[in-house]
Amino acid sequence: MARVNTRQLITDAAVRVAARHGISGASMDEIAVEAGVAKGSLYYNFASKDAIFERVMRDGFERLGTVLSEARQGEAPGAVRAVAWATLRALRTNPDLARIMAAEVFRTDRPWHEALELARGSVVVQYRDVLREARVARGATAADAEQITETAGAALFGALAGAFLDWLLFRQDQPLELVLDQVLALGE
Amino acid sequence: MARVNTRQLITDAAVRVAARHGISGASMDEIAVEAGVAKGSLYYNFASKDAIFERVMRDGFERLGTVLSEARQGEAPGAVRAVAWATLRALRTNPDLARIMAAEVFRTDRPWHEALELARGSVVVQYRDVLREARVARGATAADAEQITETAGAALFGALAGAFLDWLLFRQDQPLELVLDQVLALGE
Amino acid sequence: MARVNTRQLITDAAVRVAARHGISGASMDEIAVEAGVAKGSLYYNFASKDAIFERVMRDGFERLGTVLSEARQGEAPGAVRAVAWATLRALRTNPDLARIMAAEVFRTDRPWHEALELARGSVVVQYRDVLREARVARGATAADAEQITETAGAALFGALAGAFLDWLLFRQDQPLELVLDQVLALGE
Amino acid sequence: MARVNTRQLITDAAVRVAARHGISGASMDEIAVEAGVAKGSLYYNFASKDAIFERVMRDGFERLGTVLSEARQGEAPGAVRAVAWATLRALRTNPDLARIMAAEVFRTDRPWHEALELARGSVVVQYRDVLREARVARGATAADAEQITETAGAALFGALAGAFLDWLLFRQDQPLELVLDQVLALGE
DNA sequence: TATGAATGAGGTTTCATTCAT
DNA sequence: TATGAATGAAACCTCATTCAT
Repeated sequence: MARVNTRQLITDAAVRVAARHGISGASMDEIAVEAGVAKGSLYYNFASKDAIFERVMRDGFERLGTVLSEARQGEAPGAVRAVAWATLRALRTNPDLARIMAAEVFRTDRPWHEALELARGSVVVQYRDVLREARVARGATAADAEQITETAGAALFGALAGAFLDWLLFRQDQPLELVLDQVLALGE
Repeated sequence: MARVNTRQLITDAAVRVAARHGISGASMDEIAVEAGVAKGSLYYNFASKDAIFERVMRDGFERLGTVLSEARQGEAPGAVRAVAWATLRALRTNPDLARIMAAEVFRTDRPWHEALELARGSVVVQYRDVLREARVARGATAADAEQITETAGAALFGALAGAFLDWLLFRQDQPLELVLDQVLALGE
Repeated sequence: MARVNTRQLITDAAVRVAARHGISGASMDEIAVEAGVAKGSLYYNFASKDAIFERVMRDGFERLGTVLSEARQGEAPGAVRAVAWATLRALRTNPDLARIMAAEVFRTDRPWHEALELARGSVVVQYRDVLREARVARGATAADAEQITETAGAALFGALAGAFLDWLLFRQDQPLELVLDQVLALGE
Repeated sequence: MARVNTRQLITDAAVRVAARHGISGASMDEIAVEAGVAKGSLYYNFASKDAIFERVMRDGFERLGTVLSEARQGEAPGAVRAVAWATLRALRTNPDLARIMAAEVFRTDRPWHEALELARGSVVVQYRDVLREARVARGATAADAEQITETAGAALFGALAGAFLDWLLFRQDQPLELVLDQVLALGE
């Protein structure tokens, strides 16, 4: 159990350090100091630096996937606004992690690339599905709704991430609800 | 004369290498080989690795800004579709650069951060303005249009970048026009 | 424990290498080989090459200061000969270090310049004081003795260093006592 | 003739740059800028960086030798004070060069080492001779005077250099004559 | 007589990883 | 379960030198 705590300590520290310097710029030394453990403990708990960040990234996308599922279950189908809002709140819960995910999501050179793609894909699919449901809810046929592809899901995710980071870096004095309005303003 | 050519050779090579390994992972050795010059020539023409990528990033955003201006000048105000299409074509012209820009645009730890922010800001403003114009074109008052802020511009840019990279990595067999349709499908 | 030993191993090696090539010409590679440790160990134990030589130079002057204090305590005031002899013996104990100190003592461009100046100053003051005491011992008033300034101390140190290095490079076959006589021959 | 001027321009610049950074730290780039010529011109006028500094050092010691000869010719034999004063004035004429000479005089790793040793030797011999003459002038026999060796000459040179640099770095507000007094105060 | 772009060997430094304790 | 000294490959960068003009 102490071990579980140490692992969490390490991944949390890794996220904070990577938010400051990027993943490549995050040194194991600085992560160890930030976590308050010795450098050797990093290797006792993880096989490598890559293993730490694979865990970080996978956890991040899986958590986002869970958030989206829960948001959709609590609403009628096609509740784009609810899903978007759930996304923004999730990103705000851990802004450091949000920044890392935004910078890494389209990189193909990382060792965890393949594992990450699955998690990312299941998130994008959820955005696609909610967009399809919304089209159906507006009276479209199922065939028509299927014109919506994962590319649209990626676009919605990009819009949310772009708007959130804009808010995080430049407009934190404003309520997050305004960000939601601005993203949905694209849908007019 | 030769110097101008060499500098271009170097920045072009730097973009290709960074697309493969990220900016941190792009070594000066590999950039030199890719550019076909000696490593010393990199330092004769640029003060540092950072200086190379500052130039790369700044050129990228300035180029995008120019593309957007030109697209807007050739159309009636509020031509979101035209601006979006111009963006996608510009990204396709240099997909390697597009990937780097997407990964770097929200990083604040880079030495070129401040310079980049100006260039990024002027791009985002153009998206915001075209969204405002579109709202006016649909009959809204000027006051109503000004509800649209730069956050919406950032969202549009994020949507375009997200959709483009999704296409670049997974769906290059499809025509780019479909990406445009999917992004605009958010606006329904 | 091991660390203390390693640090000493490194500074000792650095002195030997710098005696051969000068401080600027002493490469970290050669120091590592000379010390019998890996190059990385140099940086585990010292922040930089400069930090190594700051330690070397500071230790050197502090050691000399201690030697002078002890020599003066064992003699009547104004024992110039005893102090000069203690200096020459100390220089002979580590001739490599003596050469480095002679070459570096008046450089102001080194990062350790300021720290070194303090150590050098306290040595020069001791030479000045023993010269003053000697003048008093010959019957001069205290006011008269205070005509002697640190410049005279610097001159005595320069005379000893110049004579010692002349001996070291060209006349090691002769006993060191002759060097003492030659320096004191200035005082006639 | 233009060439002669350029060579002088270069060696003068080299002295200034080396006074700031040491000889090893003096880059050909900085020397060229300081001299106001292109880097290529350095190599048109000198074979190498070493050739520049060999010229600088040799000129310096030869100039000092000339100054000493002239000072001795203008005085009665054994005029230690006159010779010491001539030395101090010569050092003050070009303090940058004086600093370089002090730092380099006992280095054996420079390519110009052997050439320099001759010039240095002839200077030291003059100090030795004037010390011998002084002893004779005080009534000693020739045999007794020959007890004075070149080591004493090196000591006198070291005393003058040490005192001068102490003045140069810390006490330039005082007249140089005081430095002369302090050095001669050793001879009491 | 002079230039400056280009070079590449070699320098200092970083850092993920190992391992004895 | 945890530590931290030690490692060495590989990174960034410097700089004396060359050469076409």
